[in-house]
Amino acid sequence: MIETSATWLTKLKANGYRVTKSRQTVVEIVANSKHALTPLELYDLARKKHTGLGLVTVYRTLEKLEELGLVQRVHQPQGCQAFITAFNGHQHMILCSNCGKVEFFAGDNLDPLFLSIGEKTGFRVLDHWLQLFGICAECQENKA
Amino acid sequence: MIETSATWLTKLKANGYRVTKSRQTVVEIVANSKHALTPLELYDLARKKHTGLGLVTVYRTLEKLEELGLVQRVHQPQGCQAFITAFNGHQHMILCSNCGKVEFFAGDNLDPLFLSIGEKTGFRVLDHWLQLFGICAECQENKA
DNA sequence: TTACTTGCAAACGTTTTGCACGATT
DNA sequence: AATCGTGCAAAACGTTTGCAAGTAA
Repeated sequence: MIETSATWLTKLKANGYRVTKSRQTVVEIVANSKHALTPLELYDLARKKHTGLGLVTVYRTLEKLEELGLVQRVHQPQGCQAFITAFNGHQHMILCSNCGKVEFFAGDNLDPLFLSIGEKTGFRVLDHWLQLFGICAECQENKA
Repeated sequence: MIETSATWLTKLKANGYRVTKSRQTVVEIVANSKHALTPLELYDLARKKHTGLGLVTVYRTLEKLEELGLVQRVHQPQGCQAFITAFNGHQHMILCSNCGKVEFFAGDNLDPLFLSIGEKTGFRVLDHWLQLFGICAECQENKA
């Protein structure tokens, strides 16, 4: 998905950020990853393409991408440091516990549920997180 | 809820752990809190009752309580270090974005949804997290 | 009495900051 | 040319570990 990378770089530029080799490398990797990546994992991958890259730059680039809504943090039992492409609109995630692959799915009609919970608890519901964990099709095959 | 504290202490003892003043203090505070507490917050609260307590002991006690399924970690946008009483069976959480209060609610019947997601994505769904965020009844009133 | 638990200090891994140099616009 | 971005080193932060002394059983 070279297209996504390009879009991200355009957005960075549009928001007054400069397009540098470091940022290009980081963007290219995150934008094309189907797995959530920690800053360190991203750093290791990125250094294969741009040896001089510093870990600090990875952190600072992720900060900007998050600010622009291009990446989001993924919460998992093992930890919450990993980032993945943010999807537009409200989407929910399903994560493979074996290989770490992340897919998004639309929320179907959960609104009635939230309404009823709101009534039961007295809360005014503003947001929600729904995440599923399981084994992806590929990993199911490979284990058989 | 003195009852909960006592139950927890009993469970600790039943699992070969000793009941000490430090553990009693930590247990009493977590078991009675309606808010998720970070180790540091818990430490500060606990030291009001037991001055000599060390932060390390808070960490180690939380570790044991988590192992025994008495507390669970709470994931929030601001961070994922806070702990709260774990409920039996699978429950979902609703959190007040204003005061941090946490309530649990039963999952209604979400299984059909998970089944349909499983079919669409090819995943074998094993677990799920559902969390709602909003403003609790009390905070709604206080803002009016 | 024995083994577990404690708190301190130190170590650790991750994330952030200060700074002079380098690169983008 | 001006400003923004970089990488290094050091600092800061939360968490874990080693250990000798203290305490529960």
